[in-house]
Amino acid sequence: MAGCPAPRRGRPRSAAADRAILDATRTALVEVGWSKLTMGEVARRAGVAKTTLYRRWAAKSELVVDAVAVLFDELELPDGGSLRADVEGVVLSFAALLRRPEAKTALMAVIAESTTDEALRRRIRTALVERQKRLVLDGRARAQQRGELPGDSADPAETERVVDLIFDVIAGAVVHRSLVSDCPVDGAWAATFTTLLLEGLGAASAPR
Amino acid sequence: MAGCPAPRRGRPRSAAADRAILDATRTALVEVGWSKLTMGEVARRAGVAKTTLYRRWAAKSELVVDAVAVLFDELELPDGGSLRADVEGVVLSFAALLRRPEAKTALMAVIAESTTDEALRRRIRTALVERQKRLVLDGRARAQQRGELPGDSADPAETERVVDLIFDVIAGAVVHRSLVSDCPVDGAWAATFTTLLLEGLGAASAPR
DNA sequence: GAGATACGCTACGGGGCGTAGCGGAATGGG
DNA sequence: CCCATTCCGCTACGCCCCGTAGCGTATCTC
Repeated sequence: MAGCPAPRRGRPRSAAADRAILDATRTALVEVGWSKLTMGEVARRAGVAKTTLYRRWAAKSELVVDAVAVLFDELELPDGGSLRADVEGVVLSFAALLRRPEAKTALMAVIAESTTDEALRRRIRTALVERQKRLVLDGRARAQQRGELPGDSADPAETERVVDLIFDVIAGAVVHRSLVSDCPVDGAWAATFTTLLLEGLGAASAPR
Repeated sequence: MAGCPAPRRGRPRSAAADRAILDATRTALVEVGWSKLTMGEVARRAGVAKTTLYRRWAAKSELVVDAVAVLFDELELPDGGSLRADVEGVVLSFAALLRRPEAKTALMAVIAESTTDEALRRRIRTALVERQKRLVLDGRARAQQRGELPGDSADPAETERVVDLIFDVIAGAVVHRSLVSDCPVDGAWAATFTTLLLEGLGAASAPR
């Protein structure tokens, strides 16, 4: 990912092979799942030699992280005009992403693998977590401009804690609902969840 | 799990072997992680034949679900005297469970596998999700008795939606914070999270 | 050109998978 | 008591995947 801009001597690596491998990884992941995904099969589908894969990625999990990171970059946060609309929007678009088989399979698999792999944990943080916090920061800044949220605290660490909390609550709830509880994230759920997030449990528990 | 109480004819299965296998699965999971966990290694550690494993579990993922389900049953919800204390309590005890290597590795791995395995998805729902909703139901009932939350809606489906939402938000946020963001769930985080859950984003964003 | 690096291909030892077949052990029914 | 039934541990097997090494070739920089 962090490409070395200094062109080393010798034949450069094929960018076409990179794309073919990552594409093949995603499609293979959909068809056979994580545990039956093999490096040899990815190479066959991509039309490259197995050794070409191992020159770039040492393990299946690292390959899969890169293959799905680009999917998460497609997430956008169009201005919905209100904090409520922005939250519902990001919930629904994140849920749509998690409906793609390659995204959900890959995300959970690499997280599982990362629990016993420190290097993979770092790779996930930089390639996925830190990159997507931009969504929270954007929505928060807009809400502050509209006067829907108080301005930044004098303590920047305090601000970061709140941003991290919001990110974990939104992403965690959507993932848990979609993949663990195995229930649909639809407009009704997004609306109730947003009420809970903005106004608290009492409001969300009210009959109407 | 759903043992057939009618004793079939012939030699019964060894309960000791069952326990030895599940214990060996957990300890092996801690040491080698999910992807390198092999049926043969589990059998060797448990002191049973590999064929004995395959008579009980057709796949590694099903074995692991049963091996960790018992860990989740240990979760308790002692009465903290207030809704806030109860929420903080369940957050911290769930986080403590997820600090156990075998619990977090197993949970994420079986969820990943379940995205391409319908039968496993059902097994997770019955063995983990539905069983642990008791914690939300208990805390909610207590809060209603104390007058901290409105009583049940006339519509039972509405009540179920709210309970499911709370469960996904709490469990999802703790899992995401612990395993994806890879940050500690300590008392301070639990307190801020609980404020967000009970009073909404405005209160949690306030400088003090 | 010369050196360096990437490529595709082939081959290999190692190891896990899941199954089959064996003799023996533990149970319940006639 | 004897027999059918089922489980057990053990061994062996074919299959597939792993990750690496070696080769000749292609493509870049100096």
